Amino acid sequence: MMSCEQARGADTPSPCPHARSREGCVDCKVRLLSICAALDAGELCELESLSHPACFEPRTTLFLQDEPAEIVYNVTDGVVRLYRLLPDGRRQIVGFALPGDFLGLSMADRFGFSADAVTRVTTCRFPREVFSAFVDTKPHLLRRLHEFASHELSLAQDQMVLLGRRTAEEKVASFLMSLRDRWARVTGASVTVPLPMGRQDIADFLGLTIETVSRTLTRLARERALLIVPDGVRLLDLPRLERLAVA
Amino acid sequence: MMSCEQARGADTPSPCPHARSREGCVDCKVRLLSICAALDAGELCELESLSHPACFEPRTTLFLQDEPAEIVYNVTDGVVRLYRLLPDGRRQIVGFALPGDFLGLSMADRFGFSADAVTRVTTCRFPREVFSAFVDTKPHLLRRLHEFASHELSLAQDQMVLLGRRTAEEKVASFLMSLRDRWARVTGASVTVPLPMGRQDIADFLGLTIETVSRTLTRLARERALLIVPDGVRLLDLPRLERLAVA
DNA sequence: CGCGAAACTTGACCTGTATCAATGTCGCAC
DNA sequence: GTGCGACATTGATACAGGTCAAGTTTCGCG
Repeated sequence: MMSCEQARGADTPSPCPHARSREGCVDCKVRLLSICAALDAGELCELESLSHPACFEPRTTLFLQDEPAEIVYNVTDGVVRLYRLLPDGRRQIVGFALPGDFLGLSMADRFGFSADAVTRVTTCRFPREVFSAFVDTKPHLLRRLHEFASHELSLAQDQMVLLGRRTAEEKVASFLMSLRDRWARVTGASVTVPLPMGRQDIADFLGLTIETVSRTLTRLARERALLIVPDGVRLLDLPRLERLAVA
Repeated sequence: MMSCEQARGADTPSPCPHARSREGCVDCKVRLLSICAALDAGELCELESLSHPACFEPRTTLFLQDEPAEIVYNVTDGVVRLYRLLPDGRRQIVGFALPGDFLGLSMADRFGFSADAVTRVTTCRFPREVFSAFVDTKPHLLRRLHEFASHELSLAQDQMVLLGRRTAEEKVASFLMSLRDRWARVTGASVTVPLPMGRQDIADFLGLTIETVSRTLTRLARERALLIVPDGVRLLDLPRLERLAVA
């Protein structure tokens, strides 16, 4: 694990630590094949041959907002936070990328947000031009990409409702339920939801302070709606949480 | 103006009141040609021949969230509010559509939000299948559509920052500045920003109450940052408003 | 012109969440 | 083990914005 990119700016990120087979990055392949909504298996196999694996230590930066978007990332392991900053330092996290997610698919010439690793993160990267050329050879893929972007927009609108019109308790419950659903596609369904991101990250995602997130979790735990466990929570009263999280 | 669709459910919306020339809806053509970021002039001319004009009175519904998305709309005049509701009636407006904007471009099979007319609204409508077939004949158009969706996503993320991390005063200033920029593309640049939507609509867009919007506008007016005029505001202290609205 | 309804503004007060300040807990280096 | 730093929790207090309740303005309409 010593060869991973230690911080932003390293020119030659190491291959994935688990990329040992002659055919490429084994784990990358798993992730590529298993999850992404925008691409199908055959396309991903083809795409994989174009990939450059790279690994990032916790708290290191994948890319910054407004920087030229030269690379498309596929997260194969770990969690990435995506955020925008206000000039005075206030931060809004606009999403978390989980294994299987792509970053930089918008094909805009600059990144719309900054991204950094929450945990150790492994990725497959594609030079933007290569990815773009690949897409151009497959018109139906472009359509899928558009549907995918539209779906992301819909999720963004969910988040607007959450940020604009929901209470702290509803925000936290929504966050936990939707994160549970997302983990289900990575690690399988479970009432134990891993929370590799810190309380500050959750707060910045939900438009709250760290103290309010902490108090709300404590209260839900005291009322037996959930149990706080190391690095996550175990959901106990699913009907109640569901009710708080209603679309 | 008597022939416009009076309310949701009318089967045969009237043609645009100004659609009098033999070639089709003149004003529709103007709007189609002048603004939309996703399509170019030639494509729009072609598309126009497929359009069905329709007109909506204030407060009538264009479509509801989760309803099958059978139609693509191009707003040619007026303002439409796009919103989601929580089960208890709380409302989050996710955007306002101005002349030139398209609704239903996501090509998802259901609408992701509800839409109703704020002012009298005229539209050109395209059966979804026709629009979809049209797009399929032009691969490069699909790419443009994807870029367009990505841009919308970026705007949605701006709104997340606004909702999650900005004060009431910053929210109001941001709203006015960005609306000014959008009107500039419709009616030309001006320091007078029309506000055809009511205070409640602005509040539901900014995640505030009607009283807070009113107080904030009053305060900005008292401090000579702007002047409240019938159906809008005149921006006086642009540097100050700009500072409050910083990206 | 005058009425009535809807939209908007204003004021007084309240509350949810932020802020400020300890205190507690965990993991890790030595 | 012990100490240290990062992160999380808890408590006391403050305040931005919400809520409730009058007014006031606007405007359509007879």
